[in-house]
Amino acid sequence: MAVLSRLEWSHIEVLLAVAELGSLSAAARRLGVTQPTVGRQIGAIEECFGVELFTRLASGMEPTEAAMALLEPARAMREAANKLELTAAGRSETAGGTVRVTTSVFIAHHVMPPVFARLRRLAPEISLELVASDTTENLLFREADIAVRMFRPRQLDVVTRFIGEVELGLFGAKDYLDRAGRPERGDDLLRYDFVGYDREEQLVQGFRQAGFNVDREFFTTRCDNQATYWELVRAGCGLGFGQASIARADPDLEEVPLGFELPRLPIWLTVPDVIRHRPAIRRVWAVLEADLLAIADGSEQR
Amino acid sequence: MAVLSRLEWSHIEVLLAVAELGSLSAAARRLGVTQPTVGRQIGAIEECFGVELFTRLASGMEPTEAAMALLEPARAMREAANKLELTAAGRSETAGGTVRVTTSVFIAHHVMPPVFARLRRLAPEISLELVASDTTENLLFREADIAVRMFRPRQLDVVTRFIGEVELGLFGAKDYLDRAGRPERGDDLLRYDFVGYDREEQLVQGFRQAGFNVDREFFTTRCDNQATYWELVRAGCGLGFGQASIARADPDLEEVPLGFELPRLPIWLTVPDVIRHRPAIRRVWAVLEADLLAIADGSEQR
DNA sequence: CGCCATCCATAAATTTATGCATACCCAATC
DNA sequence: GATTGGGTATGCATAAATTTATGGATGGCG
Repeated sequence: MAVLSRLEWSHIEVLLAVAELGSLSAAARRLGVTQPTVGRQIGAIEECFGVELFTRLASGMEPTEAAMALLEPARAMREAANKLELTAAGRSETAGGTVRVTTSVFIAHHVMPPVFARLRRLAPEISLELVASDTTENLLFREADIAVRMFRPRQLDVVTRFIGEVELGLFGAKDYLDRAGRPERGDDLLRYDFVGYDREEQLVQGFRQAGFNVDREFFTTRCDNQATYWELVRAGCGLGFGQASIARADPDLEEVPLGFELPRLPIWLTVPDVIRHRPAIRRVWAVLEADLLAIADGSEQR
Repeated sequence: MAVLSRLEWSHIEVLLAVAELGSLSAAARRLGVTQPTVGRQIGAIEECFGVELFTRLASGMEPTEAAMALLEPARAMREAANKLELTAAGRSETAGGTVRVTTSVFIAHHVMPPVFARLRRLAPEISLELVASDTTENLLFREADIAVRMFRPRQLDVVTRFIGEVELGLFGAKDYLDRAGRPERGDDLLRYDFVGYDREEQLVQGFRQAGFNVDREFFTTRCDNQATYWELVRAGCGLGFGQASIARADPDLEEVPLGFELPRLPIWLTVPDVIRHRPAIRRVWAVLEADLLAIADGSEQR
């Protein structure tokens, strides 16, 4: 027996995401679920209303007129939901202490520095420690309190929260590209200079997985400080990898089309079950959550 | 592993219901789910926010200060959701035809007449037929298009929608009670005159189940028209049963405490799967839904 | 003071929804 | 015209939620 259930409020959030992003897959990424799930939920809404809300195109989902009419109240709902969430967050008590955050080396370099800067400003009473490590066991051994991971931890006794995904890209200074020339189709990217990391192996491994046999020395300029790394790229020392959303907004930089696909980085926050209620932990968690949400793709919602 | 998931919008609806009705059970009745479900969802919200939202009393759930602070944005969400639902409903095409609605005899007498009146006014292009019958198979044999039932149908190939519950009560005119005297504790209610139905047996059976051995003649005044029935009660012909929410608002009437509990009437809308997309059906369904929602308990939401 | 109704919390059983893998479609590109 | 990359739809095993069925606790009422 089919049940034509009352429209669930959660479904409206899904409707919004699909309408705004134009595809089930993109909406699924924003919401941290899979594409079939989003598809089925959209189907349920159309079923419930008896109206076609999207026309299925090869390029994605195009909202019909009916769907457009629903957008305004849906956005009003989101606004109210945000307000509610903020109100709730404001009710949690605050207190000092030290919070240790662990992330992969890559995330520590590429994502965390500006986040930590804002965290210092927003919660000066809390001391921070950043543990850059690719070991995943830190939380269990209590070497850190909160982990930012690029996968969903499967351990017991931890609490996780999906944040979103960060899109990476390859960028170079306009200056440099003027000198070295823009890449032609089929061109060999290896002829360019690359800015790399000194101690970190991830970039090297990434290149090797893509079929380019390079070693650490391949990167003609190396630096372990992310802020400096980025300045080296902007100064024209060579091509470098960074967050696409940030780099694209930089007028001095130009995106370089890659021959292969860079993985998107999903972000998961994790905290051990037993300590997550401590006020300082809650506070850091809340700020991390907000900042990372703003960084992750699909954050145009606010 | 525990997942501290993003707050789901549906949960806010639950929060609202519990805060407004003051108990898990009442909220569950309004939402058409069971009490443990509501309890767990409230738990999940508190978990997510890290704040106690309700103090558990024996008499129910009392909202804490934190919960009160969330009420205003939550109501804003509900308002937006209502607007969205109305917008969506307005998008369905309209067309004439005849729609047959079947209900139990009891519902046909007690609930439907004013609903049908409004339905006539709102959709004059649709002819209506009311089939009062306690047989549950009408839909299968296609004797009717839409059924209003006091239970959730379990057949295949039909679509159902929970509406809410109607509370019944025993009432008498102030006039009449002045004459006959108010009942004392332990008093025998049978000494009063009762207004009953002529052809309907449900009231008789109800009395028998409550331990009073009465027959049809016990009802000193009888009438098969619900509107007239009610006027007879208001005129002081005796005590009569009716919708509590309506009767309590009537200054001429007084509620008479009963020695036993009257069952609440849950309301389910049902339509066969294959015809529910026909415009006239959709239209009648939408009006029935709106009207019955307004009648059912817990409708103070609008 | 015991009875009874109402309420919440908890434990098994079942329904429901989700994720994964895969097939398929279309457009752009070489 | 094959290939690649992005999208959507579907079948099935699994995980998650709900229902159902209990028990315990409290307050009203005779």
